[in-house]
Amino acid sequence: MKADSISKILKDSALRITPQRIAVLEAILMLNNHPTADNIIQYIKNAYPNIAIGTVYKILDNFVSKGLVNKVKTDSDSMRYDAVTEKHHHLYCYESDRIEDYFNEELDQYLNNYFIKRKIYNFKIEDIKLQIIGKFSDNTNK
Amino acid sequence: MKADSISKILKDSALRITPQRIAVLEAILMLNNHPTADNIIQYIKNAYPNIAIGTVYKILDNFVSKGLVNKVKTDSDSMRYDAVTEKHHHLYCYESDRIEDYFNEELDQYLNNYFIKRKIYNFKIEDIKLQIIGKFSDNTNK
DNA sequence: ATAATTGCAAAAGCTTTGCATGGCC
DNA sequence: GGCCATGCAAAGCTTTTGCAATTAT
Repeated sequence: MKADSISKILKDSALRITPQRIAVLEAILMLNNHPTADNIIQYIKNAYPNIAIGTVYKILDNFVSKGLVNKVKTDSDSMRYDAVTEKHHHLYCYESDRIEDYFNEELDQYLNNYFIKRKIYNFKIEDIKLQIIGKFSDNTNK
Repeated sequence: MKADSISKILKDSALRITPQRIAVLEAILMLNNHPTADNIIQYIKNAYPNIAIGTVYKILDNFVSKGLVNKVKTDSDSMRYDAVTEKHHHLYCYESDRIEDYFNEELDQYLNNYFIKRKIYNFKIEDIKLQIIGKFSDNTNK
C-alpha cells in the first residue's frame, strides 16, 4: 500500500499525518496475522530505527479510539491489533498463534434475527463476535 | 459451598488437597463476576492473610490445565477466571466490567449444524464461543 | 519418605506516563 | 505560533520464576 493512501486514511480520521503514524498503519496492514505491538515495532525498525516504543503504543491507542484499528483479545499476554474494520469474526488456531479473519454476512444476519426473537433478559446486545477455535490444516504461517 | 464439596472437586481432578487450593476454588465460585487473580487474592486474604501471590497464580494455572477453571479473555490487562466448565458463552458489558455466562444449547446445536454444512476452508473447528457485547439494563454489579 | 506445594522475593514481560524536544498545520 | 506528537527513560501492573522450607499422601 502506498504512503499516499495511508495518509488519506489518517486525514479522513482527522489525525495529524506523521511519518510514525504512517509507518504504524502500514505495518498493521502488511503484517497480516494480527500483530502485537512488538511485531509492529520490529517491522518498523528496519526503515525507522529510532522509533520509540511509547510512541507506538500512543499511536495504537489513538487509532483504536478513532476506530481505525481494533484490539483483538487473546489468551496470551499481549494485545493484538487488527486494521480490518468491517464486521468480522476470528479463527483462532491453538497450535500456532495464528488468528485469521472470518467474514460471513449470512450468519450475521441469522444471529441478528435470532436475538431479535429471543431476547436476553436484562441485556441489550450491540455486537456479537464469534471466536472460532480450532486448527488450520496447513502449517504455514502465511 | 462447603469445604467438603470443594475437596471432592480437587480429589476428582487428581489434585492434592491443600488449604490454599480450597480457598482459591471457593473464591472463584463465590465471586461470580469472573474474578481476576487480584480479586481472588483480596477475597482470600480475609481468611488467609499470608497467602502468596505466586501461589495463587500457580494454583490457577494448575486448575486451568486440569480443566477445572477456564481463562476468560477481555480487552483489559488482566486475565479473568471462570469456574463454569459446561459449554457457554459470555455477555460482556462495556460500561461496567461485568461478564455474565450465557447458556443456549439450541443455538449451539444450530451453529454446529451450520458449520458441518458450510465448512471453513483449511480450518477444523473445535469450539465456537460467542462474545455478546452490550449493556445490562440494570445497574447492579450483582 | 518423597514428591509436590507453598512463601518469598526478585525478575520478567507488556504497557503507561511525564516531560522536554521537535514537527505538523 | 500554537498545539500536538515524539523520544526517552522511568515506573506501573500483572504474571512468572527459582529456591529453600513446608506439607500432603
